Amino acid sequence: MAVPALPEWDGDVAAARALQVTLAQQVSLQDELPAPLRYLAGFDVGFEDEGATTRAAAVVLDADTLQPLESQVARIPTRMPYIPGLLSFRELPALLAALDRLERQPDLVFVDGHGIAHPRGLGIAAHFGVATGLPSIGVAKKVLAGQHEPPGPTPGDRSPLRYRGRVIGTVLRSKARCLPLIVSPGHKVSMETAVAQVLRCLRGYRLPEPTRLADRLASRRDTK
DNA sequence: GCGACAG
DNA sequence: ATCTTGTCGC
Repeated sequence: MAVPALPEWDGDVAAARALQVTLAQQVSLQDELPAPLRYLAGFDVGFEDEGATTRAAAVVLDADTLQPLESQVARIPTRMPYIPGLLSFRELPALLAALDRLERQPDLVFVDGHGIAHPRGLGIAAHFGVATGLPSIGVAKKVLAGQHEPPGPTPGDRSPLRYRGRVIGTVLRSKARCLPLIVSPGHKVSMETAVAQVLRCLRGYRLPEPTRLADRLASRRDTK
């Protein structure tokens, strides 16, 4: 039987970039978090079938104990290739599918990737926030845009990430002798709150619990 | 024109 | 991201 043609990406890089500029204007860097934070969530993506399938993982944790309460995995056919700067167009659909499967709606979301620390201010965490209206924070392992001085060696030490004269992120040492993380606001969160929340979620590992747990679910070669 | 470039 | 075992260092 014929395989139904999958809706694919039109390859219009310029149009995608233009859309990012528009969406970036909708990003809010003002704190708009719910009164008592109850549920935190971590999101990450992995691939199967040599990249043909995109697998997104979502984990909801108790905001106070950081204990995982629920987790979901969503799989969808991969639509477009990885293009630096356009990551969200490739991975966001899967992340939204995983979000739909959650029973509890998170109060604050942590996404593996950048928030506003992006050439056009719309990394995947920011795009996720604007698309869902949920407060979000980006936690990346490498710099995409901007420059910075190396942060001190002690956990908690930080250094501003600057791009075109603006501070777009915070290079944070989350664990001794480990490469620092790049933290940036996604949506409805300030730079200060983004860093404070990541610090509050550290439990001895380089990655904060929400992202660490989602990471584990998204890239396990044996998730069935 | 040359290099950089999240996951 | 992904292909992959052992190995160096704290």
